[in-house]
Formats: sequence, structure tokens, C-alpha cells
Amino acid sequence: MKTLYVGNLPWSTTEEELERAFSQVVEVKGCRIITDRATGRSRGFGFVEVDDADGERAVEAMNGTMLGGRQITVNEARPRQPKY
DNA sequence: GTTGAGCGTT
Repeated sequence: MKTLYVGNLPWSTTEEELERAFSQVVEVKGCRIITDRATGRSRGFGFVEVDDADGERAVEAMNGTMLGGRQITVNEARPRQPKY
């Protein structure tokens, strides 16, 4: 499984839109829009989980494409905080 | 009722 970073999203973008957009090219295992924990509003970016092999194609296919009226940024996500 | 480069909660 690989995690993809999706940025430059409109504030109104939902996980559903992400999943639909990426499902056109790869099998989406999971998606998560990062919302401000305090206000609950979208931070304008999110993450998409896809299969290890599909990750590369997902980036090449979805990076720079229009989603919700904005050109989205798609890249492989960085490793997250280890949970010691 | 806002904002615009970035990297996420249990």
C-alpha cells in the first residue's frame, strides 16, 4: 500500500471526490481529506491510499489535473510520525 | 461567510 499526497484542493473538496477521481485510474484503498482539527474545515489537501504498484500510475495520471475547479498536486506522501 | 503553500488523526 502506498500513500499519495494530494494538494491544492478547493476548500469544498470531499473524500468522495478524491476517491472518484483516483478510482478512474487506480483502485483506491482509502482516502482522507485533512481538515482543521479545531474548526473542522478542509485544509485544502488530503491523502489517497492505493496499491503499491498503482501509486506511481496514480501520480502520473492525476498530478496537475483539474479537480473541483483547481489543478491538484499529486505526489507520494512522506512517511508519517512513527508511533513510539 | 475569510485563506492558497504545504504533508495526516485515531
